[in-house]
Amino acid sequence: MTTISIEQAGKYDGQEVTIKGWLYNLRESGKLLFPIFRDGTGIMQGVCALKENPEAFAALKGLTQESSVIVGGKIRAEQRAPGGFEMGVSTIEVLQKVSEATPFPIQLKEHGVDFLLDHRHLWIRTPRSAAILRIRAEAIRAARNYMDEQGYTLTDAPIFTPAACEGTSTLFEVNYIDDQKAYLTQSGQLYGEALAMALGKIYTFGPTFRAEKSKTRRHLTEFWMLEPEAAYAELDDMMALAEGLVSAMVQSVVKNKSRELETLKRNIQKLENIKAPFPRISYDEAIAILHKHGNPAKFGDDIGGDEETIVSSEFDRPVMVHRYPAAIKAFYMQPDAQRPDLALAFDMLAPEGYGEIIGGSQRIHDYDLLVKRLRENNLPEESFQWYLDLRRYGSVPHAGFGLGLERTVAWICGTEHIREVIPFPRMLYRVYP
RNA sequence: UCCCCGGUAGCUCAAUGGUAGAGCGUUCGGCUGUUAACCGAAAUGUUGGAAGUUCGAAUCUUCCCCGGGGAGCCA
Repeated sequence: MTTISIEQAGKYDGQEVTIKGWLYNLRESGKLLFPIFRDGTGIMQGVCALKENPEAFAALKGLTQESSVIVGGKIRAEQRAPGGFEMGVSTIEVLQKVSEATPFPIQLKEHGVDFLLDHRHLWIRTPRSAAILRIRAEAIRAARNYMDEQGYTLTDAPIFTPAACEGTSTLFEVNYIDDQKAYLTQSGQLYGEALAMALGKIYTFGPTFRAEKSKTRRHLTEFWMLEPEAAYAELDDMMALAEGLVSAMVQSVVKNKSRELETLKRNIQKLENIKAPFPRISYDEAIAILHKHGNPAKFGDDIGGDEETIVSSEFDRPVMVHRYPAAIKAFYMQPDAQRPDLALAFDMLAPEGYGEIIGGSQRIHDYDLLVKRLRENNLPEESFQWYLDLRRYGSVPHAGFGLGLERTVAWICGTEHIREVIPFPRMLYRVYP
């Protein structure tokens, strides 16, 4: 008998098939049982009557949630069944029955955050988690496709890095070989710059680690970041790339994962609007918007979480804020030629209060200026010799950005917290399971 | 690091200083079209920990532990 995936069940109407999966739920009604099976691709209701299949009935009756089962039967269209199809169960093999003494902890009802996170290894079996993780996969696939199509080469930055680049406070220190110290990367950017000088247009995509003690719904200590870097590119080029990338990710999910979005009850219309071009406003204009809403922000202030929400609420798609005061931005950012007190940097703020999903900039390509900035920031020049080399040997204007995968996927999915969009979240005070 | 909130049955929560409860889950029984099924019954507690106030503390006080949300910082 053909083994099918529940996702494809509609194509087998009227046929005898096998499903390999787990018992998701069981409703009993006397001599009639309504098991619900899941196989990782979806859930499907089964029906089993004592009179017709006494053996299967006996095996199924009283079976516990998440017991592993291989079931055979005929698929049929049935309006009363969730999903429109159900299986008339004729055979069932129970591979492992979950003991009544230790029932599956995740019930089909609400649970608290702490409990769910402690049982993340089981929580991921729920339809909601499965939908989110499939959307994450689709977003990654779309992002890589888009970058590849734009002529960017995927390269990988190291995860162990040598000295502290922007101060040790945000870095995880690890014991390297023979008592050497190494640090987990907090950004692949500096390596991306070197790779861009070698290959022209590159992107890195991998895990990133931040030891900051941030306890918010937007933070993880381990998260994934996609970081393009391009030689001979300037700020506007990167904003164009960023909006194209984000549109591609959102539209791909809308197109290929609509069922999952429905599972999450996500407002799909809001996502359908997310198409380039995205609005671009200067930092000065952002401050003006804040004033309009009675926020006292002034030039030189950073735009915090509340401010981001105010600014982004003016738009129905992500907004790019550019040309921030240099004083509040990183040392390597290129100053604006017209206004040297501004950095050629930009952030992309997602709608609906999801905040910053991209931060990027044009980088300083002038050797003397970069040395000056290193000194102003009291950074150890000797650690940056290789980085300075990039300005000694054929330096060119270049730019890049970093896209936070989890923040982006959390926005696409409409989840309350980004911890739901990574299989095993690593957060402050939580590294189990 | 700072501010706020929380910790009671396996889970989600109630109990306004006076006998610790309900729903779900589990167990037993009933039900041939259920939709987190329903109906009946049973078992299940170191109220996060320590000390204190009180005739009496889940409840009030102090300290500690654990977790959550936010600030700062950032993706």
